[in-house]
Amino acid sequence: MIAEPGLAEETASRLRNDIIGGALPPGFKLSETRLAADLGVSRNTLREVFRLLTREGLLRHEPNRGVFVAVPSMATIVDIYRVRRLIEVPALAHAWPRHDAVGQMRAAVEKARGARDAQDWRVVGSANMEFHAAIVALTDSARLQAFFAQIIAELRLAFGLLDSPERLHEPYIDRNGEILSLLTQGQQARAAEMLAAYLDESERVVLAAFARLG
Amino acid sequence: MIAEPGLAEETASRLRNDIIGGALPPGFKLSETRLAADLGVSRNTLREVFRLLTREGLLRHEPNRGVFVAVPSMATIVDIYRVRRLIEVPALAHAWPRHDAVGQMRAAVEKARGARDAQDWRVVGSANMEFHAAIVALTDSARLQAFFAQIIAELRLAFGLLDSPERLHEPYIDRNGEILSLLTQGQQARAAEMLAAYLDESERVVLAAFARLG
DNA sequence: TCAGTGCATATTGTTGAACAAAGCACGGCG
DNA sequence: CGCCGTGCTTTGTTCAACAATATGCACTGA
Repeated sequence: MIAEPGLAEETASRLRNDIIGGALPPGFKLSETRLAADLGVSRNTLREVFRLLTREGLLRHEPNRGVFVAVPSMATIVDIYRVRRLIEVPALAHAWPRHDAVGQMRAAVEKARGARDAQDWRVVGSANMEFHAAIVALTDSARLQAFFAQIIAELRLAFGLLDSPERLHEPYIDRNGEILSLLTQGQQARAAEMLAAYLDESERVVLAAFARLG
Repeated sequence: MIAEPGLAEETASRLRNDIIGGALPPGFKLSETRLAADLGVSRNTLREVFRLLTREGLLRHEPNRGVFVAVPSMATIVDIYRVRRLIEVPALAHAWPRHDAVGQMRAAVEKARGARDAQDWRVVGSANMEFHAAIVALTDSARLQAFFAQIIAELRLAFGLLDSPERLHEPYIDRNGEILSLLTQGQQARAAEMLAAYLDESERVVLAAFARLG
């Protein structure tokens, strides 16, 4: 077996993708022995992975009963959007229009547009998240960026429960473009305002979709 | 050996206190076998603990070389205060003056005053941090509170490097009281303003102390 | 003397097996 | 029909082992 640095991390990435991608549905129980065999790692290593992903909010650990894929609730959504508003809006409002991260924002917008043309809604979703991660990168805070990455992972898990990813992401692609435009023109205040309205609307849509699921 | 749920968490708490309390100085190398023996847990469990504390920013993990107590730098301080400003100020500005967490804020202020009278600067430091944690609790966001708890742990680690904890905390006890007063009187805007100035000044003091250490 | 080289040693990364303890399923019994 | 005990399964934790990597030290050659 190859002994590369961070087999646990690598396995965590793999499992993270399986969870966010929907291969492992929310509420699903992850058996240690079975999953360890499937992933080709030992039980001890898998437990380290479990701890990582539990800390990230993707798994739920019930003592002496096992680990389960987290089941996002409406409270989860509300909390996540609260955090997003609190972090993203000021980040944009105080941004320096020539910050490096603006390039990441532009790249994300272009990626999303390309994927929309190709009708690849999964990539659209990724690009959308990358756009928001880039907004947080405007703060130059490593800790904030790490935290936000977790928030994004949780949000994507919640999105996985919803159908019609098109309706979920398509309306925001061009709005991201407009926000980017405003920022590059030095109109941070208007950009932040637009983002705030955007987040409010997005939260409403997601909550409504959730409510339909019961 | 007792098999209670969360031996790893319990051990993590113990180790966290040792680190924040200064028993294990920044830069110190933590040998797996030795520390496992000292703490009375197995190497596997200790590795889980390492992962927890690494994620919290208290430890630094260098692949194939070992785990070390994190060494806070000026960049760490700057980043932490950036995060604090971004989170605490809006939290206070948008707070509901009759929120439950106001009680925690009051309790923290009183605890700090009592400890000041007893000249117990360590408790003053704790109470001070509890005050700020209470401010974040005003947001009602579980995720934000968890994140902030980490930030606080890191900051306390950095404080451990500095001497004269009196100068570090004493000037802020009464300011916390004033902020609390303003909030309960419904003057959130002025409270937030005061907190912002407070954070700026505190950052300057800490950075200056750091610079003296060289 | 001193820089470079190579080996012995210690430490980390990962695995597999073992065992106690807790939960769970199932069937017997009142 | 409900209650309970028994046995199976899974988790929580430890231990021992091995490969891979880093560290320290003696040795070499100028």
